[in-house]
Amino acid sequence: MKLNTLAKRDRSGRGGANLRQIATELGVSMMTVSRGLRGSPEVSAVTRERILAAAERLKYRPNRVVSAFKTGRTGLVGVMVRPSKLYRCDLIEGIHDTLVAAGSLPVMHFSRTGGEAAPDAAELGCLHRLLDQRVDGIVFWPSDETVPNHYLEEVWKRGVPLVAVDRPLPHTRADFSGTDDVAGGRIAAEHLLSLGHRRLAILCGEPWVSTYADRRQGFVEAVTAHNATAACEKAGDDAVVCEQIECRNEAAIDESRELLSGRERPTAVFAVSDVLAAHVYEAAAALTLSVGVDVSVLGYADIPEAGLLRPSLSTVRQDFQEIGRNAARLLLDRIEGRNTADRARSIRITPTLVARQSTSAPNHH
Amino acid sequence: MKLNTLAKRDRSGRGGANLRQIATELGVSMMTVSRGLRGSPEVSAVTRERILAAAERLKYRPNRVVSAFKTGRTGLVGVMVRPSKLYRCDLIEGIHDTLVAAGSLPVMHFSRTGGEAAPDAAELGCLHRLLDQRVDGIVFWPSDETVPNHYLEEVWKRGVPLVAVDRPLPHTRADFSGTDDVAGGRIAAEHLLSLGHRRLAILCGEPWVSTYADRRQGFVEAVTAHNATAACEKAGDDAVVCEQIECRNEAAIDESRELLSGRERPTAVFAVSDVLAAHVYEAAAALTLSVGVDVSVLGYADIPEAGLLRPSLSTVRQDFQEIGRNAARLLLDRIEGRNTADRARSIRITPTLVARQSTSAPNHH
DNA sequence: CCACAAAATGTTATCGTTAACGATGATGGG
DNA sequence: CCCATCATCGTTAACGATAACATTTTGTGG
Repeated sequence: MKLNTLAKRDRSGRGGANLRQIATELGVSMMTVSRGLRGSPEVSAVTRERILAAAERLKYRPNRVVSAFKTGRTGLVGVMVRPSKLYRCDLIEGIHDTLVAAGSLPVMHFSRTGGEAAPDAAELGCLHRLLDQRVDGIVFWPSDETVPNHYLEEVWKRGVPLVAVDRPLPHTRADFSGTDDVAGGRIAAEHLLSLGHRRLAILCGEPWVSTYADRRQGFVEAVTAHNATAACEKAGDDAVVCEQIECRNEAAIDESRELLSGRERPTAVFAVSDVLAAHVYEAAAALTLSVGVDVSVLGYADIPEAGLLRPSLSTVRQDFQEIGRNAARLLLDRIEGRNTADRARSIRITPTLVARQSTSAPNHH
Repeated sequence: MKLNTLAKRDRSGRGGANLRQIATELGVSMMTVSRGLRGSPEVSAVTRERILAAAERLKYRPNRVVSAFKTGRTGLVGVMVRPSKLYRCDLIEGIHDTLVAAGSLPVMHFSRTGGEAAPDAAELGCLHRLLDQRVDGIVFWPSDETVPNHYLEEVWKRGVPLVAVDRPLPHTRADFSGTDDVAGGRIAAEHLLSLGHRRLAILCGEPWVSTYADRRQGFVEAVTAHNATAACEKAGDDAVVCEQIECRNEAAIDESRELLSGRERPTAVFAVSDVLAAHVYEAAAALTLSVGVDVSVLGYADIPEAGLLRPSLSTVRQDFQEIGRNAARLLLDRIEGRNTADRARSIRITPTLVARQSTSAPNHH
C-alpha cells in the first residue's frame, strides 16, 4: 500500500502541461487546442499560432497513451524474434527506420522456448503481452522450430495485422517479407559456373528449413539448366556434376572433410549459410587445402563475420535492412488501411553476389 | 476523412471481451472484475475463480493502454541506442529479459545524427517520441559523440528515470551500468606480464573516449606497479617498457605497422578494442609476423568475431548481457520507487580474460 | 442591412479501467 | 439481541484527449 503510493507517478506535474492548461492559458476550449495542435484546417491561422506558441512555452507534449485510448492506434508495433536470430540487427534497424518515418516505434520481444515441457508457451506469452499493449501490428520472425499457427489465429481474430519476415509462415494469411532464395541459389550456381567450376558440391543444411530448401532448389536448377545448354553446345562429357550433402551445422565439418578428401573432390563448394561455409574453412584447413585456391567456397547471407574471415568469404548477400523496411511497409499498409485484401501479400528481394577471396577459377590439379 | 475512417480500428469487437462484458456475464460490478483479475485480496476466492474462468472463456485480455492511462504506468521502457552500437545485441537482450520478468517491455529507438547541421536534433526527437509514449523510464547508450545534456534535463524534469549504459554521462544524475574498464586494463596487463612479456605496447584508441581512457589507465597502472615490485625484487634492468600509441581506428593499421617494424618491437600489443586488434592482425600479416607466435595481440570486449579470427583473438570480455540486466534493474528500482536517492547509482562489472590463440609467451628472437 | 452560407469555436459524451469512498451482509462478542 | 467489525462488493468520478454534434462568429451577395 505504502510502497504502491510511493511508486505511483505524478501524472499531473511531470514538467509538461496538458491540453487543459494550454486551453486555460489561452482562454479557449480544449477542443480548439486539440485541433490546433494536430493542424486541423478548422482552426484559424492566428489561433493556431497562439496555440503552438503556448504549447512550446509550456513544454506541452502530446500524450500518446490517451490518444491511443481514443483513436485505437498506439503507434507501437510489436517485433517478435527468437534471440538466436538477434545477430541480424540490421533487420530490426530496417523495421525501425520505416516505422519511425510513419510515426510509430517498435516494441521488442524476444521469445524463448518455454523449457522442454512447453516449447511454445513462451511464444504465446509474448504475443499476449504485445496484444495487451495494444500494438497496432506485429512483425514476427519465425525460427527453425515449427510454429503452432493457432497462436497466430488469436492475433488474426483480434484484427491485429501480422507480417512474417525471413521465412514465410505456412497456412497463414500473414504477409511476408524475405529473400527470393531460389534466385539466390541460382545466383550462387551461376557465379561458380562462370568461374569455370565443373565439379560442384552443395551443403544443404537442414532439409526442413524452407529457406535452405529454396536455395538448394535454385542452385540445382541452375546447374541442370547449364548442363542442358552445355550439352547442346559441346555435346558432351563436359557436364557439371553437383554433389548434394544434407547436414546440420554440427556435422558440417566432418561432412565437408569427407567431401574434400576424395580424389574427385569438388573444386567449389556452395554452403547454404555463411556459418556452414566457415565450417568448410575448418575442414579445408585440416586437409591443408587453401580456400580460394585449391577449393572455392561460397556462403550465403553475408553475415558481418564474412568479410573478416581469411580468406574473406564470397557470399550471396541478403539485404536484411531492406527486408526489414519491406516488412514494416507491408504492416503499415495494413494498419493504415491501404491494404485490406484477404490474400497475403509477399515481397521477396533478390540477393546479390559479393565476390571476395574465397572463390576463384578452379585450379586444375 | 474517408481514409481515416477506413484506418480506424474497431476497438469494441477485436475478438476479446472487456471488463464490462465479463461483469454483465457474471452479474457483478466492473470493479469486482477488475479486482478479481488483478488478484486483489478484497474479492472472495469463489468470485475470483468465476471471474478468472469467465475471462478465460471470453478471451479477455487486459488493456494496458487504459491501465496506463489510469495508473500512470505504461509498462514500457525506452531504449535509445545509436545504430552504430547495434552490433551489441546481447546488451539489449539483457535489458529485455529483466524488463520482461518485471512485466515491462522495451521500446527501441535508434538515434541517428540529424545531418551535419543539427548533429543532436535526432537525439532530442527520439527522446520526445519516447516521452510522448509515456515510457516509464529510458535506457540510454551514449556514443562517441558528445551528448548535449540539456536534452536529458528535460527527461529529468518530467520525472522519467534514465540509466546510461556502457559509458557514463558526465554531469548527470543518471544511474549507470557498465564495465570497470580500469580493472579491465589491469587484467589485460597482468595477462601479458604473466606470460613473460617485457616489451609491451598499447593502442589507446581515441583519447576522448572515456572507456578507452580507463582501459589505458588500468593497463599503464598495472605495468607501473609491476615495475615497482620487480625493481625491488631484481634490482634492475628487467623493467617493463610500454609504448603508448594514440590512434583512431582508421590510422590503426599504419600505426601498428610502424610499431611492429622497429628492431626493438614490442612482443605483445594490447588494443583497447577488438576492432583495433583486428587491425594489428592486418599489420602483422603485412610484415609476415605471425600473431600469437612472433607477436601477441590482446583485444577488448570479445565481439562475436573475436573467436572467428585466425588465430582466434585473446581478449578481455565484457558481459554485455549482464550490463543490460543491471541497467534494467537500476531503472526498475527507480520506476518502482525502491530507489529514490538523489545521487546516481552506478554498477560496474569486472570483465574477464578470455585467453585464446593470439597471446602466448614471448618468442625471444 | 439582412439573409445565409462558411468558417471558427464550444459542448457533451465517451473510450476501459481504476482510486476512493460508500454500502451491504455476515460474524461475533458482550 | 444489538452494535462494532470485517469481508465483500458496488457507485461515482476521473484520467486526457477526441468524435460528433451544437453553437457562435465572420464574410458575402442581394
